[in-house]
Amino acid sequence: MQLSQADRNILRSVQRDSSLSMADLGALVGLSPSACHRRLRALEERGLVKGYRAVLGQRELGLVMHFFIEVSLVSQSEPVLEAFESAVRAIPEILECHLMAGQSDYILRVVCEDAPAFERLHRDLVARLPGVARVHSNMSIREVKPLAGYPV
Amino acid sequence: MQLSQADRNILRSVQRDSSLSMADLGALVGLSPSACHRRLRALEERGLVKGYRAVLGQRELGLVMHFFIEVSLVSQSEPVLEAFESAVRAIPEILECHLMAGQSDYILRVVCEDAPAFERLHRDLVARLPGVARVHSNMSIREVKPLAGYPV
DNA sequence: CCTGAAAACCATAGCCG
DNA sequence: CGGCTATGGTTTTCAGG
Repeated sequence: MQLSQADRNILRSVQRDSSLSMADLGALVGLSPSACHRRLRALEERGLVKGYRAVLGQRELGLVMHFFIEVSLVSQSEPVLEAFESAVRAIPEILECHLMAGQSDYILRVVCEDAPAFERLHRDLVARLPGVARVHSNMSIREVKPLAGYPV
Repeated sequence: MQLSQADRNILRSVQRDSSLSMADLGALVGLSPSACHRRLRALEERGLVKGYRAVLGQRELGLVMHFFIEVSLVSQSEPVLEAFESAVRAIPEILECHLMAGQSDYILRVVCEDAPAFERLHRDLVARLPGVARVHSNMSIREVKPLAGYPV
């Protein structure tokens, strides 16, 4: 399960921009288009490339507010966790959810249009998720470094 | 700056999978390939589509640990913030950084291979970022809902 | 704004170093 | 494994409704 330097270069490139043609990708990493293509296919099959996605403009979508919400549950029993987690997965406004070590809290990431939208989101969706004991919202003032993929 | 239902459908599709051909995309949203293509181009020009990226496998890269690190600085003066932020942007292991409201803290997201790698990352990179007063690390035990784009 | 066809381009497979 | 070549499909453009 090792990665050659060529594979690393390919991963870095497609992680930054997957719209390059094999010819351009090859020029960047110093390989022919067909060599690139073969390696990229192999990387997909090994699971190192899971898919391809368009990155949308958050501001342009009008989703200018960004929150990290810490949630504690009333209990850590399996049914409570599962009910919470499936509810979270079903809500598109919740972009992301992690179960955290420590206080057995969750962190949710949500975006919304404006303060009223956040109030609705908070009151009608997050606070009403099953098993929620406490909610603490943290607002991002500014995205200092946007998520752009893993170091490879 | 309005989005038609067709545009929304296109955005949803390419956000989920940008490797679809225009023919497949057209079949999904009920348009001809050329109509899809023109709309998608327009969405790119309006900034609603910012780019295309490959999604890499975190586990397959060996980056199995995932942290959210809260950082407080010694001061909120402009030069201190700027020094911190440029240092953050230069470190690939720091995937993401937000300036947070409230205690004027930052949140960093980092990934690494194992506990020793995290110790190095914490001690040699994060704790030595310019202007850092306090650091508090929170480990994700499990990604309950992986980030998969905005609601549109 | 859409469709449909034509042109350019590109991914992909086979074959040879 | 990498490069080259051939081919089939896809993007991209354009005329016309």
